[in-house]
Amino acid sequence: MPELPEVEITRRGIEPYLAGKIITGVRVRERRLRWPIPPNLSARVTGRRILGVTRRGKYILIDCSSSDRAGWLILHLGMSGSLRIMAAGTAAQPHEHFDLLLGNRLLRLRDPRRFGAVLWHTGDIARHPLLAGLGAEPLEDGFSGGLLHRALRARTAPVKLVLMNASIVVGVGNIYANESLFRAGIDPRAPAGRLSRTRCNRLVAAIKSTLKQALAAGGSSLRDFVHSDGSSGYFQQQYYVYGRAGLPCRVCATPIRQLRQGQRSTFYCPSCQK
DNA sequence: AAAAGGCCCTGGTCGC
DNA sequence: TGCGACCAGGGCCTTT
Repeated sequence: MPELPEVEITRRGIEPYLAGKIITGVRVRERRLRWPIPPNLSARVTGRRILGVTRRGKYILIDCSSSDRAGWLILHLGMSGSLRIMAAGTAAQPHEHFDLLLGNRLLRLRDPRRFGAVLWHTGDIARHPLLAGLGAEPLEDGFSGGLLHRALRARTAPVKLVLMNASIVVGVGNIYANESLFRAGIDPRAPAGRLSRTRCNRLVAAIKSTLKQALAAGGSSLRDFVHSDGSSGYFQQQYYVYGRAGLPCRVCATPIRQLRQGQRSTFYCPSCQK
């Protein structure tokens, strides 16, 4: 489950190999991802020069705009996706569904569970239906306690579920939602709209610090997360609560509890989180 | 509008 | 050792 830090690490890893390069073709081995890879993708992208690689939420955006028309390749890693740079002609392994050919190199998508996506968009990328409704970028200054407080107002759902709603803030998946709530000392079951401004400030700070720490560690929420160059830079992070049901809280030694919220596992310390 | 549940998919783990 | 059941999860979509 690549979360935002992993996606950003991936973006940084591939960008130097993509920016300025000409796309020489694509290779599709399995079209059935979250949505089918567009059948006409090759004709759309071949010959275009890549201007840069950006990110919005967990979507990786490859800018293929030409002077006369904007064009973007949209990639999403889903839960099990990873991208790697390889030499042209490298034999494909199972689950390696898509290649973006770049002359003597290629960008290869591996995604065993096929929850990822490869899409093409012409025109203003911000208007794309998948991106237009996205909420704040958690690491940007615009994501503040005040903004979160306003967004949570009138929400009766548990704060953890609302936190994972991408129309409010992007990139906070299950692991970092759990960890951030622990760091902020907030009970994941608390009704979102009841959080005080002070607690929202604390929660925003916790989200930012949790994500930044993961980013600094090289991005690492998944066992099989692979860096874009293939090195296994995976560095298992020390989680406070995620996956630690029954184990003693690292702060107060109270056993960590687990429950289900919206079909997802929640972990929290009943003593530290109120 | 918000909330709740379904669905897509495969690999890993567990009990028998 | 083999096999089925179950879980993990991002996020869009449909239903309430």
